[in-house]
Amino acid sequence: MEAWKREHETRIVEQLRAGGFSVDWTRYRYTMDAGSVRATREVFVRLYEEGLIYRGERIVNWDPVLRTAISDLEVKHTEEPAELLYVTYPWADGSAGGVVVATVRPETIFGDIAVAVHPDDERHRGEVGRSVRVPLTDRVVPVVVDPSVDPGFGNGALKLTPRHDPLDFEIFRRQSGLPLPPSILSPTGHLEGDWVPERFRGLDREKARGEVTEALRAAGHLARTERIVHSVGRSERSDAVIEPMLLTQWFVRMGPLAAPAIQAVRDGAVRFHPERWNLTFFRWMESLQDWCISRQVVWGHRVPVHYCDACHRAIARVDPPTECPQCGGRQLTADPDVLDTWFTSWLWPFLALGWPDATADLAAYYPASVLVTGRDIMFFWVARMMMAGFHFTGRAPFADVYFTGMLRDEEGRRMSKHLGNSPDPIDIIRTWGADTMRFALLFPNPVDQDGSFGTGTLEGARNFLTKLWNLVRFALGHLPEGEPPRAEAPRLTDASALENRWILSRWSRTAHDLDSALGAFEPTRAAGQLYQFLWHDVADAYVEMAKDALAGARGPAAQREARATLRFVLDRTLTQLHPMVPHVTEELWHALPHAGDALAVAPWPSPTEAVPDPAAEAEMDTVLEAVRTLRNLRAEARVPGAEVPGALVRPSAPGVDEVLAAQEKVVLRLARVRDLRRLAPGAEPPARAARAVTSRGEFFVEVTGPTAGAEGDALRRERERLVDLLARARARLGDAGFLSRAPPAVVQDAETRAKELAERLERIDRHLAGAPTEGGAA
RNA sequence: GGGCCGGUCGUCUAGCGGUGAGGACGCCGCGCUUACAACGCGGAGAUCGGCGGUUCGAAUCCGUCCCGGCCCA
Repeated sequence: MEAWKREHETRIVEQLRAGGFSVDWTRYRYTMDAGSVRATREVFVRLYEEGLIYRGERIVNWDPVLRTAISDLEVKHTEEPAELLYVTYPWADGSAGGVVVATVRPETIFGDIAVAVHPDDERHRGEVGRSVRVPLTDRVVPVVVDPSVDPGFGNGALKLTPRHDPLDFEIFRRQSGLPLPPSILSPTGHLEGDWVPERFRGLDREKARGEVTEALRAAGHLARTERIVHSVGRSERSDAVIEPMLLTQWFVRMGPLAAPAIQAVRDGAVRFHPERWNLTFFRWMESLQDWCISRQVVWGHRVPVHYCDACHRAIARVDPPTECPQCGGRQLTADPDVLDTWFTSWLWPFLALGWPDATADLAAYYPASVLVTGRDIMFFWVARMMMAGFHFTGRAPFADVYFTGMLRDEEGRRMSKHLGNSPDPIDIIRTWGADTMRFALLFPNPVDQDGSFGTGTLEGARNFLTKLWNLVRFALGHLPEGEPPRAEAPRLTDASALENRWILSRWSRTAHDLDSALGAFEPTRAAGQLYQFLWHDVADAYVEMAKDALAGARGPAAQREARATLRFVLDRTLTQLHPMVPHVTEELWHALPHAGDALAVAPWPSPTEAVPDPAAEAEMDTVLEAVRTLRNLRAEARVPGAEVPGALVRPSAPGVDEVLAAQEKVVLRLARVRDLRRLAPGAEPPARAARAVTSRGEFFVEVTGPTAGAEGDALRRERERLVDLLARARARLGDAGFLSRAPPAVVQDAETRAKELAERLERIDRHLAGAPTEGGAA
């Protein structure tokens, strides 16, 4: 057992270290170390003395393979097929017929003490109080009534086997005068005991079921059989079908412990994220069964109880007693059971900090702030940690609980040991790197949703990190060493370059959205913000636009400003990305001009370090749209890659002309056009030109070589789209209800849009009239 | 049987009352344009599961049904 522990412990610790988790290793603890032993025993003894732990005879979930009791939570229910037998229990007085009882467990008839029916069941009214003989035995048992019998199941008659079924045991307790029979099943699930006919003794459950069925059939007791599907409980650990057994075990009374935990969630003292897990939590907490904590296994904390051989008193002590406090007897016998491992785990938030001693750690770090965990252990662990926290420290052990999604493989199957489809993180890290794995876990997995995880996901994350690496490589080539490190945001003016104003504005918004996503416990959205900003805003747009300035082509002042802007943006985003991909960001940050010891301890950037600049964003939209439109025209007209055609624009919205003039060089470079001449209103465009009409103006790219003549097609497609949109917009504006009920701003928008659509359509039509038709360019 | 979640381009998904549904992967075309082919540029691709309702207006709200998944009995 120790060897097993050492091996697995090493593996898990290795996984955490390799994954780059910033864990306080100096406070590493193990559930079986000396401190844990003491705290566990302390808790047991206190709860015992408070009457919250008791030993009692209950129907428990018995695992016949592991030969131990387990808790309700460790039983997994699945739908499984079974054969439902209709067994005739003949009248004891010898009269014809009998009571037909439906069962899927004929082998347990030897433990029967009665047949029960529902009190209102007309079919069985005359049978109550009479006696029947248990088939294959000489025993005579009564027909009794109980309201919990389901009249809809089988014929509405239930065989009562109180030692081997929880419902039967409940009914038994409500009846008076029925004897408690001996157990007919051994701890390994074999038939045993005097009540079992000799020929069935020693048979295992499954085998006995078949043989008893055959015997019933042979003796004429089997009325009929039916294939059904019913719920079967299996042990989570061994997969064995659970055998309910009446046994003496230790239990924790859950009611009093649950109350403060329920209240805390209700009051918001403990918040679950996503919040809807509250429902699941409440449902479970409010229907809690007492927790069976004793296990019949060799491994675990011993139940800290001894029994006096002389007076049989139970003695619960943290330190093992040497004599009986009641009679002074010195012959003591230890309780044979050990404790459920969760009985230590639920104490973890304070046990790990030195409890029950009032340590400095406990004062400093308890309660914790956020617990991040899988929702599959909400009951096993989260709920119980809260119960223990309130009971032993008077406080909740944490304020927020973030439930992650569960991982699925690429076929959508949940990862499990059973399927063997859970990869070892170490292997993934070896192949892909820790940061790639971390980002892959974060990025594509929507909050609170189960995420698929596989090669595709990892590739996406790796590509992003490669992009980041290349981006920084570019920056390194343009940022001289010895620059002032970790600069403040550059102070820009209206005269500053558009791309600088724009990217700082975008960064500010991104930083704001990032903080809001993190505050709302939505790490996926947070990762998405940074992904979008770095790849599309910084790399695709900003860097491309700022290249001239960075290279010094716009003069030293422009170069300084561009450098300061780039450095600021990279410094802050690397800081923000650091918790997600610690290794790569730390490395890149050290390569760049920087101040401070490490990114790991750098202050978290505030969105207010830069300010949103709506004017810059609007201007940038114009520039980016112009570039996109011209690129589109190039592709549409099949302009060869190496060619740089001439282009024209006829602006049709206010400000467009000015912005395009100011950004002309950038537009020419990004769109790969030679020039961007103005076309006066009313002037005819060149006949051979690919053309597009946007809300901001008409764009033309001159076609010189042979083309496929497709340049009119896109225009025609666009026309169709606009006609459709315009029709919808006009329909809306023709609707009296819309005009009178919709907010004025919305109506205003619709009008503006309809007008703009109509104008654009008109221009398109003019072009289509004069433009080359199919093949017209030839 | 009860509860919760989800059904949006081929796939994974964003959006969760204001109307041209966003992205990623894959696909098609063009590109070794001085950070990046693990890339760049462009493109095609979705009657937002079905039906009914509320509303001037629904992928978004309500009802109902169907289909998946999870949890609990």
